[in-house]
Amino acid sequence: MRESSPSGGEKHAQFGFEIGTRLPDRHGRTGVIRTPHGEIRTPAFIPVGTKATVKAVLPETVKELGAQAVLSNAYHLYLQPGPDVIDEAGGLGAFMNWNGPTFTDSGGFQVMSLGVGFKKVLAMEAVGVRSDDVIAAGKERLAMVDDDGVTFKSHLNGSTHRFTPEVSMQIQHQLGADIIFAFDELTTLLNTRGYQEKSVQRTEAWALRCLAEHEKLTAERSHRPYQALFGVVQGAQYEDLRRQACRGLESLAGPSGRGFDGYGIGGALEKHNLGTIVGWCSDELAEHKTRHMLGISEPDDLFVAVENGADTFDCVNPSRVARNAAIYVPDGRFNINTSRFRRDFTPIDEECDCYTCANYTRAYIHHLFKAKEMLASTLCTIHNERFTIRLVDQIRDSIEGGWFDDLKAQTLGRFYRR
RNA sequence: GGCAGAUUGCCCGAGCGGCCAAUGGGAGCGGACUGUAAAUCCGUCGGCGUAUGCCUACGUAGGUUCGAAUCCUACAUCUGCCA
Repeated sequence: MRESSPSGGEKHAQFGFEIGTRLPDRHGRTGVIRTPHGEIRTPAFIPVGTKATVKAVLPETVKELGAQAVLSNAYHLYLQPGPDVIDEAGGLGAFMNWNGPTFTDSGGFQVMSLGVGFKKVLAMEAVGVRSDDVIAAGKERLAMVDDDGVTFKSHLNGSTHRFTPEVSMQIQHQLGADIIFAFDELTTLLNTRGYQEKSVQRTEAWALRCLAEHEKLTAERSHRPYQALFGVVQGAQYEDLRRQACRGLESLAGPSGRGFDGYGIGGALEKHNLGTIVGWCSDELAEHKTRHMLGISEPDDLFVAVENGADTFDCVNPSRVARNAAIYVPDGRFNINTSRFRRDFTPIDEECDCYTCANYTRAYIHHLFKAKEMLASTLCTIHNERFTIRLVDQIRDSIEGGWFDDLKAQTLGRFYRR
């Protein structure tokens, strides 16, 4: 994995995307993303390692799970340990002992979750989660957005910081992930149409600044492997805004004329809109550029996103939920900490090929949760991540093999049957 | 043997005349979690086919009072200190 040090102008050769098999009559496709640290066969699920670790599991384990890349977070690593430390370590991958491809998110999500946690709560209510519960948690507003950037307080110690598109690029260049995201503003379902319009414009303006800063940094740091920059599509649930956001990003070429290397699709959306929204984006975005759908992992969402043109996904859900005893199996989801598993000496999932299912019983894992043993988190994270990665791998195979629709009907019919 | 203090729901532990079926924790039981402020959060938590209702409950048995987990007496058990 040793890279040569090509001059700035040739560096993009280190990144590319090739389309493989297409899904008939739809945007879905298989492909290969080439990065300086290896290839990613798509569709692919990318586990999240926010703070340079996929919580509870070793990097070697993440590899064994079939993960082709991991995604970390610029906001968290900026606060701790600081991008300079990671730069000095030789970049994110070297720092965390992950020798495959890496992504970093820009910190845009945190602008929303720290800044308008309250509105997020209301948005959750719109989706059926009771707001009282979360409001009671008493989240404070820690971030304020303006046209130039965002000022926020560290959730760790309250110190004040400021992110602008340029700062986010600088941090992400120091972190050194293979794929980095433009700094965007993520709205919620509760924002007004007017605010969404303004936000899309703001995100586009920021995207242009990201592109310029990125190209500057790429030239300055020519000794480093090439980092691909993905623009992020916002626009919430509105078709015109989504399409406009896509066209806007497509039109941005930056000083070199190269434009973005790929795209992220993010923002506020409801489950039932997901496929439609990804479809709009795929209509508008250049076909030969890869599309990453941010923050999904539920089986139905994965099928719908792939079928509508998304190539990669990341999500905290499989690991977060695993730490709280929720388990994914082909027949649905369940909490293994409930008493009915106390004497269940079968594996979590007979059909799963993961280390946990090969070696442990439900009763044992149930016991680990009851005893608050950290091995519980490890074993369940292994299983849930493997479940999700394997599902997306199967989706990829099914596109290549021409049986995507069968797999979808069969998998979802079984998972959501009740 | 004497003196002092304790005894509360599965456990720990508040309450010290009415607003007490009894604050808090924990355990138990159930649920949630989608670009991670998350090994977190929420609900429930004596019984009664669910009620502005009844029953059983604050060591045991009596008593005072309109009214007691809260006051008095005896007993039981435990803990200190003195012999």
